[in-house]
Amino acid sequence: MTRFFLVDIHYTIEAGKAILRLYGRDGKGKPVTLKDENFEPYFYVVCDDPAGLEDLKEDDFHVTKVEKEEKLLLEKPVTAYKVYVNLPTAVPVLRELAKDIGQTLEDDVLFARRYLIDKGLTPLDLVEAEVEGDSIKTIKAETGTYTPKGLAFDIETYTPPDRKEIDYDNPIIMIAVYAPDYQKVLTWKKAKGAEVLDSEKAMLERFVDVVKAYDPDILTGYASDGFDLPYLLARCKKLKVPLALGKDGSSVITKGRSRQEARITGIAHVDLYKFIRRVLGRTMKTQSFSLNNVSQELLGEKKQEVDLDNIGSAWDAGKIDEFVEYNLQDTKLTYNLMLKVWPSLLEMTKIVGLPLFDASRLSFSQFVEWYMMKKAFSMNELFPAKPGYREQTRRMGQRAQGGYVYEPEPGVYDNIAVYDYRSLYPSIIVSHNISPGTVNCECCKGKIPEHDMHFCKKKQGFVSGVIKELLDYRTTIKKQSQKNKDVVLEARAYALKVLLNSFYGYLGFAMARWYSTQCVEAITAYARHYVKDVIAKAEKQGFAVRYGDTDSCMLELGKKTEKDAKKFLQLVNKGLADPMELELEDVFPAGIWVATKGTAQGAKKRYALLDKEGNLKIRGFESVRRNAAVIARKTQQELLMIVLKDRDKEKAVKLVKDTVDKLRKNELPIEDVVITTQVQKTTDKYESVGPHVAAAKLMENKGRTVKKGTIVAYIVKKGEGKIRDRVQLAEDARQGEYDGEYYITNSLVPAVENILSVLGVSPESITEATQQTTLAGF
DNA sequence: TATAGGCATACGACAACTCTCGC
DNA sequence: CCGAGAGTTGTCGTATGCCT
Repeated sequence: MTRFFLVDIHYTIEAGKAILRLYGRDGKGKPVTLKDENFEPYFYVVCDDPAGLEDLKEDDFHVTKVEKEEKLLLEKPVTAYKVYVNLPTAVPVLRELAKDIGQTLEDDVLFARRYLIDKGLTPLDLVEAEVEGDSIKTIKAETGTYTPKGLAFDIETYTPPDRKEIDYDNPIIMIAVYAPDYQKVLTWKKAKGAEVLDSEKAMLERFVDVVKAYDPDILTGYASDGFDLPYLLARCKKLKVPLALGKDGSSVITKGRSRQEARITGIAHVDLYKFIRRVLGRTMKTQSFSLNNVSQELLGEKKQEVDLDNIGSAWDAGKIDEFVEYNLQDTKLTYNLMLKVWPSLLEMTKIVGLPLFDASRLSFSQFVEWYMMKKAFSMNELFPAKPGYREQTRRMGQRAQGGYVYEPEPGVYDNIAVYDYRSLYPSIIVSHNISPGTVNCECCKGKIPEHDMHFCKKKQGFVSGVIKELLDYRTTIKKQSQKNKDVVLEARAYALKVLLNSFYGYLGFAMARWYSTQCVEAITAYARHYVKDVIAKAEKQGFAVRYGDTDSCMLELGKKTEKDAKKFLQLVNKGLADPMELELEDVFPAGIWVATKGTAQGAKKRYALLDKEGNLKIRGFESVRRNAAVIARKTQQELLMIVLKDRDKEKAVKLVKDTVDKLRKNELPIEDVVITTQVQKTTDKYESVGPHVAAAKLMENKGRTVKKGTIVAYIVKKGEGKIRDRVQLAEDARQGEYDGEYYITNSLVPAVENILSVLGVSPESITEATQQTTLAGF
């Protein structure tokens, strides 16, 4: 009996047979490599008459056996034929032939993943196998905790002083690896603190040896999918060095062009940039996901500044000591980031049941889908097929109504009680049993709000059942972690939250297997119903409703107390079915809502609240948008503070007047007038060329690459005509070059006028008044 | 190889309109 | 008086980035 922690899995074809290889480590830290030759590839065919299935063949591919099974498809019983084939690569070929006989299903599940699902194995968890030599006879999942061996790495490349482009013709000049007990910097020119090799080629060979010597389970880099590993691979190819990091001696394999991935057999390669950006990005403050910014936010550590632009000339001059230090520092930060996100990454991997390599690269929809597939297998549900192109297009044409937003009345109000439904969409799904298979059942009757449909009340649905289990589990975890604070439990609760919050979007996602417009429409219809219900109840109780969006409701307490606010909470909750629950987030001493530009109507999704500690919670305003001019953001934020906290109209007016004045006199530094915008496509794809596109083109003219996601920073110069003809890159802008009047009328005034008008101050009085002062000075 | 829809805002593209000027 | 061209105004579409 062998017990080990599973790190990676992968298959090869040997002598016409598929062999799975499992890579891991036993409790003593010894590497384990086992093979399983007894797992056969298969797919399903749903049909009335299975005749001909056994005879399917093409070239070397053939069917080995066919078994009849009673399964469920979208929660309805069906007879399915399990068609075993001789090779994993036979599946896509023979399924095409099988389409003449019936509907094929589960014909697109990668072989190694199929193995994990069918055996119920969870990577990074304990596995118990009965073996003969290195061959697995039986295998099953156990539970245990293991901390894998991680190694961080980072490369530095030669860049000529005049160019910044990635060019594989330039050599790699330095490679660093870091683990707390293993640190090395390799280079091929004399340098302090580094291991100096004879040539780039020797350094690359040494790098492979260095990694192999440490024998990590995880190799991690920052943006290593798109940069470090493809670069290493390109240089190795050129210098004829095998980049054989794989545990089976295989080379690193890169896949994809726009979204590159680099895989190493037997070792989980984790690109932390990808994981952090995708999973934690939403909740992070930073605008840019550079290693420096991310470390700053997550670790509170900043790396030492080094002028990377000069790395080329420093290398030519042989003065690279500081780059050695920098290189190692980068790997150390990467390693520490890995430690920081490890609990979340581990929990996500365990929940979804995919190898770490895949789990660390999951999109939200994949997270849901793979979890559903794991659950479907255990509940005898067939995986619905992925939609074809036509079906996807049809789905994209469908549009479901979303959440309800209450139109606020512009004004400043005191004592705002903020309520929201806890996990509204998931709890609606559970309390109303919303699932693709429970829609309009024969056994029940009824009608949901706004739609002529109903959901079964007797039989537990598949999707609603899965979510119910997750919600219950999350509640248990939360209770446990309240008792004693634990990083693991917190990470698990977070992973569950991410998963739960993704289900609704997944059900409406055109490429989803478990797509259902009916479910999406029902969920949002119920949500609108419940929010409007709170609003109606609040009004009936004599509260002034100030705002509400999707799952929230904000009430002005007026003469009522916090005690009344809590009583109201109980009143609403009394009428709610489990697990639905309204929560009172907090009572805020003050709040402001404004009108939309040029109208008297209240603006939705733009408001600010002052909490009891005196902090602002700003939503939607320019202050929280990166594509507004810095000065407009700063001034607006200060203004909101003055309005809500100081309650000083004079001070508010003075702030804006002074700022207008400074802009007119060109007194503000360049960084205050910078506008940053992210380009969403390459510059040639724009139909309409706005200022940020013009700025992006300026970058391209300087030889810089602009791709989807590039952030451009620019200012607007003085002059006539279109704004786009007056942009200048922030980095090239000179003091005195910006157009103060532009910023006053297009940035500052729009950002403050609707706040000022709540106080009864017209924007004209602000700009005119300063004009008078300048005239007086004149 | 985008989880969803709702919303505000800025600016360009384009058409319609006004104004000016020369004949 | 008319017609050309410049300039202005208004509407619509594109684009970004936020909120829940």
